[in-house]
Amino acid sequence: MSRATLRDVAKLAGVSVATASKALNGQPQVRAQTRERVVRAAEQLSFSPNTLAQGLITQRSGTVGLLTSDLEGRFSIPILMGAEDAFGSDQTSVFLCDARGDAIREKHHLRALLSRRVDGLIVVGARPDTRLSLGELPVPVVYAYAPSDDPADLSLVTDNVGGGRLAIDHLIRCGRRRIAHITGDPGYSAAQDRARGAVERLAEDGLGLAGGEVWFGMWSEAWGRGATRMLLERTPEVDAIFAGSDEIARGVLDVLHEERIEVPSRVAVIGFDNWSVLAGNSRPPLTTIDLNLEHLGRIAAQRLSAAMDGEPAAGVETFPVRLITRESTAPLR
Amino acid sequence: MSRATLRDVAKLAGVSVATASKALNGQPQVRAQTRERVVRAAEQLSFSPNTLAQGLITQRSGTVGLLTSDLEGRFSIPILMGAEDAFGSDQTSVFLCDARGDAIREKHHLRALLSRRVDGLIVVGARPDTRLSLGELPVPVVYAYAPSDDPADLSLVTDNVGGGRLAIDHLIRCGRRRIAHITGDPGYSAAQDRARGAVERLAEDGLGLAGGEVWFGMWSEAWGRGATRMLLERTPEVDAIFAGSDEIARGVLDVLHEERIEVPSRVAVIGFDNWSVLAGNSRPPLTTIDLNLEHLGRIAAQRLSAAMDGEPAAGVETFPVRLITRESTAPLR
DNA sequence: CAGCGGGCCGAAAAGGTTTTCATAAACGTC
DNA sequence: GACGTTTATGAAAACCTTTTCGGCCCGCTG
Repeated sequence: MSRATLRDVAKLAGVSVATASKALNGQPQVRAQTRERVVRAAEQLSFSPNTLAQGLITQRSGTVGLLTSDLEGRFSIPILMGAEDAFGSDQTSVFLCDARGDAIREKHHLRALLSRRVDGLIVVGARPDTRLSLGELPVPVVYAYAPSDDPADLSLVTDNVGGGRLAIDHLIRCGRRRIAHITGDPGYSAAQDRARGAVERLAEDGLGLAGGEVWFGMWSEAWGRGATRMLLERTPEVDAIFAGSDEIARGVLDVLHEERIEVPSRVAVIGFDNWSVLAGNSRPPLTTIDLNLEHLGRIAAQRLSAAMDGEPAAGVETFPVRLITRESTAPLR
Repeated sequence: MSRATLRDVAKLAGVSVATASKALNGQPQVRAQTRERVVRAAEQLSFSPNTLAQGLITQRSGTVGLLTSDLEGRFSIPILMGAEDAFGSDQTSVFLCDARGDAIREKHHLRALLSRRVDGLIVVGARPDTRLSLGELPVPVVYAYAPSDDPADLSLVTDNVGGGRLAIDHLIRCGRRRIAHITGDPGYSAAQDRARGAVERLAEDGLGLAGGEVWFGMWSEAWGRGATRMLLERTPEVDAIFAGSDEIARGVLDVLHEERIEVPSRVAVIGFDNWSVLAGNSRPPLTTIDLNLEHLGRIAAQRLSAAMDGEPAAGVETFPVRLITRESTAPLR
């Protein structure tokens, strides 16, 4: 397979490159018969237009950069998939860059992307906390998951407060009244926000947290186990546990199981993240909150497209999360 | 931030574009003082060369395509990271395309990538089974994880047979003699290969599988649990279980725990994949086999670079896996 | 029949860079 | 002072495509 250029096509079809171009691009000022000849020539040579050259004259490369901080983390991927999906592959291709959480590497990638004349940039953070703005750039940028610290930028984030509310709301609807909250690192805004949503929703029903306070700790199964043991000792009458992540929820379930406490009949458990390998395979399968990240990625792509078409936006947009009901929660009978 | 061209830089420095180009690219035939002037002008305008234009004349776009079949799957990501890492970001950027296992979409992406004049292609499959070759293309291709069915292509795969051997070898060294193997879907070559390696290694010590045969099933915790229950009923004297994946291993551990069978003192358990969220958080943490996928990705990038520089390769290269020792295995005392 | 408008087509410029080749200047040698 | 050499610079072509604009031919109108 070689590399045919438009010149070759034109020559084979017996026309000029100008008409060949117009014929292939569906411009009207070319006779049907001529167009036909050109199209056939193009097929015969399996011609594919050089996007670099096109980009040079149209001043649009048809590419965007996706700058992520941690690829291995599970949050970037769905966003990335949503974004990749929303840009039709024939219209726009995405450059993937993983900065590995390193500011130097990020600068590096940024330079490279601008040199490649990307039409726009999506920046997705590793955790939902505010991150430094990239500053003024010659192309539009949208921040996803982790908002920028500059309100002049456009940031798209998930509603963690709402997620906390939603979890508690569900538990209350299940008739639970003694609800505890075990969650991760208090240094994460995600942990704080979810906890705040939970407390607020409890207060609306005149309730407080079982166990007296939020159990902050780490984002791990081990912490889920440890906290649950302590909780059971201190507050054995607990009838529901809201875990700040599915990992923690797995630890919670594990200890409940070990203690022969039935889930959901005696204690209901709800997780967070809908990380399917954890939530779907647990015993029983875990009710949890889904962050809708793929949707977030799609919206990011749309907003970016709009900005590239001259309709910029700014501020922080918050997107709702949703409840995934499985078997670890059920109404008290 | 605007967009300075080389012309602007040249004008500001009071030279021609030709010398400006040479100055910035470190060509020798330019006076030090002149170079200095040009460099300063470039900085002042924060000039960044248009890679599209460069690619047009050098006939190298400095980009490669990464065509994956399932992004959400956990196997593509490490490979992708390794590859992205091996191409220095300033040299080569990678276009990410997820075909979602759909042949049509793959064709689509392929056309787009070729149109973008990528210098090469890495194709990473969703599962280690042989996949269809893309056929003859104008750029070099390397297949990673899933080998191509065409021996004229270059494929890079992990050594599943060796992985099976390694797992059993470790268990034997721990003094275990009654070893069972519970694994996933027999339709996966990965399952077959790992089982084969296991059986071979056992035979070398004159052993057979405890439980009489390989327990094929599904790649899920639930199957791990179910199979373990059946196994314990049939062969209660088992002293080690080799699970075909970490998910399965989690199910195995779960049932052993439930049955109050101590791990590793009475039964040792080894997993496969080193999926850290599962293997690292289990009780006890899981000894397992790591596929070294990031390394595979790096090698893929290297082989591709070599091919782009005119040193093509063909055939299937198999890469060793490695044992990750945690606490679910230990010598019998 | 002159003039005119419309339909098709091609020549040429543009986009930003690299590279080749010619030119100019400076220098050293006899 | 003439000539060959080296060194530094610039003009122009090339990469591939799109788009503008001018030209040609045709048929139609007056």
